[in-house]
Amino acid sequence: MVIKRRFNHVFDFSTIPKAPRSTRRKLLSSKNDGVDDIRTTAFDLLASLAGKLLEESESSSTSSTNAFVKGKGNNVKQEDVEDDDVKPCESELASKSPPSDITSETPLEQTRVSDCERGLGLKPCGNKKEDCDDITEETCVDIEKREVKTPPGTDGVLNQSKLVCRDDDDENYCKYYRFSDRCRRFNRPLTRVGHRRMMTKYGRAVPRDTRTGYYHVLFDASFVASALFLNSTCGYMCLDGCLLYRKRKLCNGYNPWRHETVHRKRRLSDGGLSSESVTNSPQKGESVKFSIKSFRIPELFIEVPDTATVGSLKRTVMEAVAALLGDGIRIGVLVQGKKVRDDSNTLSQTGLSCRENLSNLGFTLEPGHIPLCSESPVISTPTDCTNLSERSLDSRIPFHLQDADHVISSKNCVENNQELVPYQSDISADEPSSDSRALVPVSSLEPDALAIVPLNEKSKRTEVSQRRTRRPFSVAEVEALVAAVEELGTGRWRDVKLRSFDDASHRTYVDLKDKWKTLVHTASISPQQRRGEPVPQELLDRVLAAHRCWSQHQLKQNGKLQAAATMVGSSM
DNA sequence: TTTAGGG
DNA sequence: CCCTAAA
Repeated sequence: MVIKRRFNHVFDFSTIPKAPRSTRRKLLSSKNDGVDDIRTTAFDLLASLAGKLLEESESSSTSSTNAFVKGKGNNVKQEDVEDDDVKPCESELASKSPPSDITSETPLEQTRVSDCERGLGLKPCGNKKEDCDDITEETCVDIEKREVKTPPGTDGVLNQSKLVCRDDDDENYCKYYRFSDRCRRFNRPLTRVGHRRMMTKYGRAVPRDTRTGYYHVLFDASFVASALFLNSTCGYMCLDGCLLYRKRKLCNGYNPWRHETVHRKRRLSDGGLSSESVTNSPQKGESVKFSIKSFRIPELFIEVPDTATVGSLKRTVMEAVAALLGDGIRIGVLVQGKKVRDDSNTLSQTGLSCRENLSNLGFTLEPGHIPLCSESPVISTPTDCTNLSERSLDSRIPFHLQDADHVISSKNCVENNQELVPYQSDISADEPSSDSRALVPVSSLEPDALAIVPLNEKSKRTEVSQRRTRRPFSVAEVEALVAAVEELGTGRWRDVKLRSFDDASHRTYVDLKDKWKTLVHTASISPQQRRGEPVPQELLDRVLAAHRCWSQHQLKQNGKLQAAATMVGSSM
């Protein structure tokens, strides 16, 4: 499938694999009692989340104190401390470690397995890496049902829980799941629980990050978007919570368009938000008038830590949506189902005029940040265009237009009261499509005639380069960091991460290193100069002590090396 | 991929 | 927090 492959390359989708479509379907269609229960509860959860999202009040003050609840225990295994040379500075540092080889993990694992098998009848995956790499939802939905805990005083911290929402063919369901780390790739003895992440995604797949070996848990971003945008419109645009189905196979006489029609009609009758109408009123003169009442965002990949507050989730989704609509998306134009690739032609030359049936007109949503390969009247080859697109797409874009085959079709809006229909299907997916060059930037269209996606300044302003939201370290985190550094030293940030921040997916080892850097700085300045949440002096003292200790340690190491080198040099 | 260090 | 050279 050309588009998918293209984006696989561009966005490195290898880290977010999807199960084969066939296996996805199997899972989704497996309806036993357990699943039904889950769905029921899940929908409630989704609804409650939506309610939270809709709350105007935002108290984003929740700290991430819980981020390392599990990692707090010093259950590092002793063999991970490598040798005498890297022992902690016992002379200076009091030992604060409980027995070191406690693995609190075992009971959890058992719980997970049993839940998995009993509740869902699903097989857990093995521990081997190759198992993990091929995990599908079917074979490794190795999950632990878990209560949603919202600590009092917070605005819904999604702590250590995973929200799974799907917009299935038949119903919405979601559920907080907790995914086991059984498939983690780490083979170090001290690793326990992987990065806890919550992945919001539009769509149904539950991909797994092969890099970390962790599950990314999904919920329907369009739902969130719909919650956020529920009562707001942006020009003609509004978002709804329905799912666009796409990439239906055309083989076996399967007609994706028809299916889409039926499906969406049912959805609309279910009371889903929908477009009401799209006007299509050809009149005298040369103007082409139409409106697009609504469309759906094709796909959003948003990663937020599970310690994020609902408020921050809200902002994140908002920013991603704004960025998507502002800069991250471009519009393709279809006439009679064919992409129009020459931007220089007038609409009437293209066959669009008041006299023509505008049902021929359609639009596609395509990833933005693509050089305007069709800007030149010279027709470029499909390969050229594709390559250009690949080169220029920013892999850091936090959302992914996985499939650029979503179409805003005025035809369907008019005739079927639908605003979106699938355009491209798997039938052409395996070969580079000649249509791939038909990337038509909206800016090059007649601005007056086709101002279909009003962009507000906010959207434009939103940078696509998503700097991570600042997350000040809590005192508890500092405590954990200090303890880890005391034990492991200042040069083993990965181990520090694994030891004490394994659960805090938003804390990378670089973050920890940076925090240590600032801690050392903070400790060495006067209290009056310090800012932010005050760190207890006791901790700062430990920071300085550990810093001195390990610096000295490093000096000794270097001295030894020097001496050894000298010895070798002089003996030759 | 991890470390180290500047921005 | 970001970026990136270097390992």
